[in-house]
Order: sequence, then C-alpha cells, then structure tokens
Amino acid sequence: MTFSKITENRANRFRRALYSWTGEHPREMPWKGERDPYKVWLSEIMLQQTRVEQGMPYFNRFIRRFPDVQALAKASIKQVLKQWEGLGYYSRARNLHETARWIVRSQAGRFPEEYSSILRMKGVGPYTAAAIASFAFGLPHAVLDGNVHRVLSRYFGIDQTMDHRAGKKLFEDLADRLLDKEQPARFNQAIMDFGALCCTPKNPDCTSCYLRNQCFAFKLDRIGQLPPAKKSKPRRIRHFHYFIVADPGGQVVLSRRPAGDVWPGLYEFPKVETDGPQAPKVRPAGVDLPPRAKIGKAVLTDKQVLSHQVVHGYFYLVRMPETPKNQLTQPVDKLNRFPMPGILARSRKFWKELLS
DNA sequence: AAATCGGGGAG
DNA sequence: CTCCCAGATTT
Repeated sequence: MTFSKITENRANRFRRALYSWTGEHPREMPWKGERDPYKVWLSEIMLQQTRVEQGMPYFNRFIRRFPDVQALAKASIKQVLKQWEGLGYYSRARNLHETARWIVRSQAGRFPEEYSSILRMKGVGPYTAAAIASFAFGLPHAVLDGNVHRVLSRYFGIDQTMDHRAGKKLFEDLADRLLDKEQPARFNQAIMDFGALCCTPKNPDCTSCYLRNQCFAFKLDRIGQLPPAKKSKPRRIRHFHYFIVADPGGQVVLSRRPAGDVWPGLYEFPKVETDGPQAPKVRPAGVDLPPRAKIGKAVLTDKQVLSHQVVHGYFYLVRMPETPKNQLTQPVDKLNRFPMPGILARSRKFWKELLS
C-alpha cells in the first residue's frame, strides 16, 4: 500500500481540520512562535524524547543563564551540564555546547540557515533539522516525531512503527505530502500540538477531533491498536557502591563518569560496581583507602530506574585522617556546582548534612 | 536493525 | 507495573 497519491484536495482537508482544532485549543509554550534560531535549536534539542512540561523549566533557566550562542560558547562544559542536571540524555548538552563553540569560532556566530547544513550539526537529526528549518527560517520541511507518527498511523490506518527503513520512509513521504508549504511552521506546530493534546497515546479525545470523519482508526475502532506498540526490552540491573570519602577538613573525593556508559561527563563519588546487591570486597580504584578497612553499613540506599537499566545505589561514609592524594577533591559546600546523576543529586541534602 | 542514552508522568 | 515522550548516535 502506498500513499503517494494523496491528492492535494485531501491534504487540504487534513490541514483545514487540523487548523480548526488548534485554533480552538491554544497551547502556550515559552518558545512558541520563536524565530531566533538559537532558542529554537535549544528547545528542540531539549525536547528530544522529553515531555514539554518536563523541559519547560529547564528551557527557561537555560535561556536565563545562557541568553545567546555566545554566552553558551563561553561557558564551561561543567556549567552547561549543571544546567542540564536531572534532564537526562547528557550527550545532548555536550553536543549543544560543542556546536555553540563551533558556531562562534568557525562560523563567525552565524547559525546554519539551510536544512542540509542544519542537519550536519551534532545532535541534530531529521526531526530537529526540520523543526529548526521550519520554525526559525520558514523552510518547507515536515517534522516527523512521535506525535506525527501517531496521528498519521491512526488517520491513515498504517500498522507500522518507524523502527525500519520502510516504515520510516512511508511516514516521511506522508508528512511531506501533507505539509502546508505556504506555512510550514504553522503546520508543524499544529500537528504536534494536536498529537500531544488531542490524539494522545492513551484515551485520545476523539469527541473534539475534526479529523475523525476521515480517521481510519476512529471509523474502524482501532484507536487502541494504532500505532503498534514497540516491544519492551528487559532492563539491565546494576549495583553501584558509592564511597563518600572525606577528610577532617571537609574535602570530599569526586570522580568523573567516562563516555560510553550512562551519565557521561557527570560527577559521582568513587565507586565499585558489583554483580549483585552484596557489599563489595574491593575498594574503589585509585583512592588510597586502607584495602581492608571496614566500611560498615551503607548510610543510604536508593534506586534509579532508567529506560534500559535499573541502578541500585549504596552509599558508604569513609572518614580519612588526611586529604587523599592524586584525586579530585572538593570542599562540601562547593559540591553543588558539580553536575551529578539523579541518584546522587536527589540525596544531596542528606549527605551534605552527613558531612558537615 | 538493534542497542544505547534519562527521567518522569499518565493510566 | 507498562508505555512513551518535539530522537540521535553508535554498534
């Protein structure tokens, strides 16, 4: 089945119904109607796999802290990650920062202005490039995100995910056909608003929907089956034993997480990972702890569930007679400046209290 | 094509 | 508990 023969007539009907709905259901967002490519870029990166309500406070804080691309380029990666703390997918922040520096240093502060060059920016894929191209520059590129996929899957009755080449291509072609070439920004905004507010994953509000007369899923009562669910994968279980090592002066040892694992570039305490919940038999590498020193019971345990793993955290308090050498150490009251994974950040007040 | 990369809210 | 969110990148 192909949809390449969607008539301009049908596309027009789709657009009109869409615009009617969004006209009656306004949606306020800080970046709505924004033309400044920096702000559009930031909002789109920030909202990748992130709900609007979750990203909104981060966007506002980020813009206040880094109002333009120059400010972002001037900042350190640590400061940028600090603003990103708790939002997840930290490579987004790193790519954003690297690209900001590239724009300022190699492009004279000039933001890429055509789709192909926007697409070459780190962390920018087909969706984000289309969003920036249309919102910031008014270029006719259709966005294809989870919202659009869901709307089109139901409306046209397409029982496919976008995990495969063929499925992706099918939805791309469809979105391109439907796109309002005269007002690409308006169309892209409308179809995403509609998907987020009306054609929701669960319990869509079909009663208020102006597309339902043409909607395959509505007419055949297949709303619950479209789009097809992706199969969930089992989560990897991990156990992180964190050693909070402090000297009498309140200096605490920190380490930085490597690339190639969760939370790249964020800071944490020296750690030993074990296969199970049992206490580790060894001490964190690199930290000059007495190898046989008793560490006692964990002062805190916590758990963080990610989409692909579950991390159990165990915290041990270790008092050292003097400052550990050859380690990154920081005074307790400066630990706030270090971006940390949620499992550490959440209990910040607790272990700061413990250390003071 | 499949795995990896976070965190949170809805149901 | 499961599902999925203004996806991209690496394997």
